[in-house]
Formats: sequence, structure tokens, C-alpha cells
Amino acid sequence: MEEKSCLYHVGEENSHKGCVSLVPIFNHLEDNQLNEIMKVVQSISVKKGEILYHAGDTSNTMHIINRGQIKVYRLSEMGKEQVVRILNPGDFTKELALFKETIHETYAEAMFDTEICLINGVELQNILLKYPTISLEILTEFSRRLDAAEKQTTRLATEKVEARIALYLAEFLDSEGKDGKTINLPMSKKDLASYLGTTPETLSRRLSDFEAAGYIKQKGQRGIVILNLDELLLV
Amino acid sequence: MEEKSCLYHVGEENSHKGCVSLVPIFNHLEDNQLNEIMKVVQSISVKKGEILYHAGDTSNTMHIINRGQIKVYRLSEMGKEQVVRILNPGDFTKELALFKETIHETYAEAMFDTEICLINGVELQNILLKYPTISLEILTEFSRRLDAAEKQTTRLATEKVEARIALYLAEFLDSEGKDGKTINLPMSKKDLASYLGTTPETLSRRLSDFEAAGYIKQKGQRGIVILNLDELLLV
DNA sequence: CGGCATTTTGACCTCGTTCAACAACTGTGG
DNA sequence: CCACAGTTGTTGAACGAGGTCAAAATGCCG
Repeated sequence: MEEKSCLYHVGEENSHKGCVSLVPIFNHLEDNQLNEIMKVVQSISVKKGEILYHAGDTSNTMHIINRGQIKVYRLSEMGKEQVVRILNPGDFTKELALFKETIHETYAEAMFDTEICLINGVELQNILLKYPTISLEILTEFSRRLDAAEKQTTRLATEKVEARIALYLAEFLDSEGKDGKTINLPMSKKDLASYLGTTPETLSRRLSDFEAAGYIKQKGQRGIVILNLDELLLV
Repeated sequence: MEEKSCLYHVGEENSHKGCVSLVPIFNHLEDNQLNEIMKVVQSISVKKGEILYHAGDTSNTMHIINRGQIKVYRLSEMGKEQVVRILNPGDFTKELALFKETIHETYAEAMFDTEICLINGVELQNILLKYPTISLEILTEFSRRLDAAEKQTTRLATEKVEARIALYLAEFLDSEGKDGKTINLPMSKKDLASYLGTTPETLSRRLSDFEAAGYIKQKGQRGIVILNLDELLLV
């Protein structure tokens, strides 16, 4: 076991500026307000594969991704891993346990070398009270996430694996806003299977089926070309 | 089809006072602040079985349950109903689409005659900017809900039906904080099956199994006595 | 190059859905 | 108060989607 202080590299440089100006919840503010916020932001680096926090850890800190990618997952009561979300630059955790410390229910692991900005809960609270519009931004974002989480729940509860995969591909294609039809999966198929509530074996089989049916074409490990989105969504 | 205006009974009485003082997000405020909020709160009644809003409806209104119970559910892309949440007195919807109107992704149906307080999004926004502590309350609540939604997702993805039922019963018992061991289900078994991502048939069978094993005892349609919680959770 | 993780394929088997029939319960009007 | 209809809950039987286990194949990184 390493010392915790060794896990992180605390950057004293001005890399926090990146976070603060980058994040949607802050980037509507005036320069002097941004400066004030930067004063209470701390910046750390985590290397690929390192665990940012464990379930059961206490925390009163909000994490904002500056560069890299974080995988957030839970363990079920039976010990099975379930990928909850992938945090990309600009995303933040909801652990803004504003008043009291809370216990993490999730694990957060860096999928690449990642830079993260931290804001202490108490200081964040002060900022929110001082600049109430930030709260509105965060509320809007939470609202979006809540919808996404509930939608995912509904899919797990009602659609079969085939459909969940198809919907995931369609939605991901859409979110990228790319003109083209090529997807680069943001995680391994193993993790994707977990996110979609199935097994790697089944995911692999269904993708092969889609390919055989001519709906998609797989390129390498993470590349997928969508050939026929309409048919795909009819499953 | 009835006229929409007939669906609701708009109460001009002071029943909003109920909402405002009852709701956790407001009840820490001073009297004069409460009065100010009451001015922008409207109160309606919906009868059992009536639909408060449909998916696809636009809305910029926050609903706060005053009395009664609301069932929030989604329809999957295949048209299957999935119960998302039961709103009890004091609970509120997340449709505080603060700036722009949003489209409901859920349906909300009254399970009993229910009284609801409404706050217009724009007016709510003004209140939040004026009393920033309210935002913190709402953020905390959203944070809780997000955890609950993600936990539910993980269960659907990783636990089998048996375990999901057992965990639901345990958690419900716990949330009631009752000293005793008797549960009164907050919804029909049909709806519970939907919430748990299974069918009424399977739920009925598993409950019978639990009863045969001596873990529970069913009383009437919605009563369940927990006889052996520990064994139940080992499932 | 060699070791390790991910992905794929195959065979099997289980859990849970589906379909169908019936039973119990709730509410409504006569 | 009872008869009837609609809804909800239970039980049985059979099928099938998808999980599990095992093993080979591919790709990745030091």
C-alpha cells in the first residue's frame, strides 16, 4: 500500500485556471469572479489505473476533470462491478456534500493520466452563496444527469440486451455530433458490457450479429462504423 | 376526453401554506421569506387516476406534493411502463427547468386524490437567486436522488430478481424507521414489479418462495411481515 | 519477444419471461 | 345488499434470452 500522499501529484502551477475556465458551470462568470474561485481550487494529477477514491471513503470535495478520463463504478452487494459513468473533461462529481461529509458509494479510477481540480465542500458552499447563478448551473446539470440515470434504469428494466446496445450506439453517435458514422468507444468492451448490464461475451456476440446483418462494421478494438442506423434501431 | 381545465381544481384558499411550510427545502426559512414564497405558489388538486402530465408535455413548473401520492413512470422505446419513483408529501419533481421550457420524459399519475403546489420556473429562479440557501437544499436532495437512481441501476444490472426484491423490502423497512417488522407496500405489486424490473408473475412467485422459506408472511394485498431479515438478505 | 488483459467462440444450463387460466378484490349500479 | 365487470394477484407449463464456464485468439505494453 502506498501512502496516499504519493498517489496524487499536487500541482502548484496555475493549471487550475484550466479547470475553472473550462467547466460549463463556471465559464459564464466575470474574470474577477473566476480569479476568486481559482484561489480555492486545488489541482492534482492521477496516473492511469490509479484509484481516485474508493467506496466508503469520506469526502467533502468536488472533483472537476481537467484533462483525461475517469471511470466511476459501483460494486453490487454481490461484488460485481458496474460502470456508472465516464467523466470527461469539464464533468464533475456530485460529491458536493455541502454541509456534512458523505461516504462515497462509488469508486473512481483514472483510465488515462488525468488532471483534476478539487474544491472543498465548505469553500464551494461559500461560492454558491455568493454567486447564486452557479447553483442554477449545477442544478441544471444535475437535472440532466438525473434524467440520464433514470433513462438508463428504464432501459435496463425493460429493453433486452440487443436493444440496449443499439440504443447506446445510436445515442453515442448522436452525442458526438459527428457528421460521419464512425464511433470510437470511450471504454473497453468489457466496461461497456458492464455499463449496459450484460457480459462481455454477450456484447461480443450481439455486435457480431449486427455485423453479420450488415448494420455495423467493427474496426479494431474500439472502432465501430454504423452502416444502417435505422435498421439497427428496429432491432 | 375531458377539458384540461376540468382536470385540476385550482384552490385559491391558503392551502399553499401547507406546501411551503411542509417541504424540507423551504422549512428552514424565516416567516417573512415563507410569506414571500407563498405569493408565487399555486395549489391544485388531482383526483385518483388522473394524469398530472404526460411525457412530451412541455413544462417549466416545479410540482411539490402536499397531500396524496404521485406515481412517476416512463415508457420504454417498446412501450413498456416502468415505475421510476413514488412521490410522497414533501417530495418534488425535478422539472425546475429554470431557464427554458423542457419536455417531460415521464408521466405523473395520481394514485390517490392529491394536492400539489406549483411554482413557475421563472419565479422559482428568482427565489433561488434571492435565497441561495434554498439552492443548497435542492442540490442536496438532487444529490441523494442521483445516488438512489444509480444504485437502482446497479441493482438492475447486477443482482437477480430475488435479491432485488429482498433488498427492496429491507430498504423499505429501514426507511420507514418503524420499530416493528410490518411493511405496507406503497404501491400495487404490479407497479412494484415494474419498479423492480420484473413481471407481476415473477414477483408473486418469489414472494411465495420467501413465505415458504419462512422469511416473510404476506397479509392481504399489500401487507408483508418480515420474519427473518438476515436470511432474506443472504438470498 | 513474452506475459497479461481483452475479446471472441462454443456448449450448456438456468433464470425469468410469456401465455393462459383462474382466483381474489374493488368498485358500481340496480 | 347483491350481481357484475374490471382490475389485480396467483399458479402452471414451456420456451428462450442471456449468463456461466472453458478455451482459444487477438491485441497491448514493457
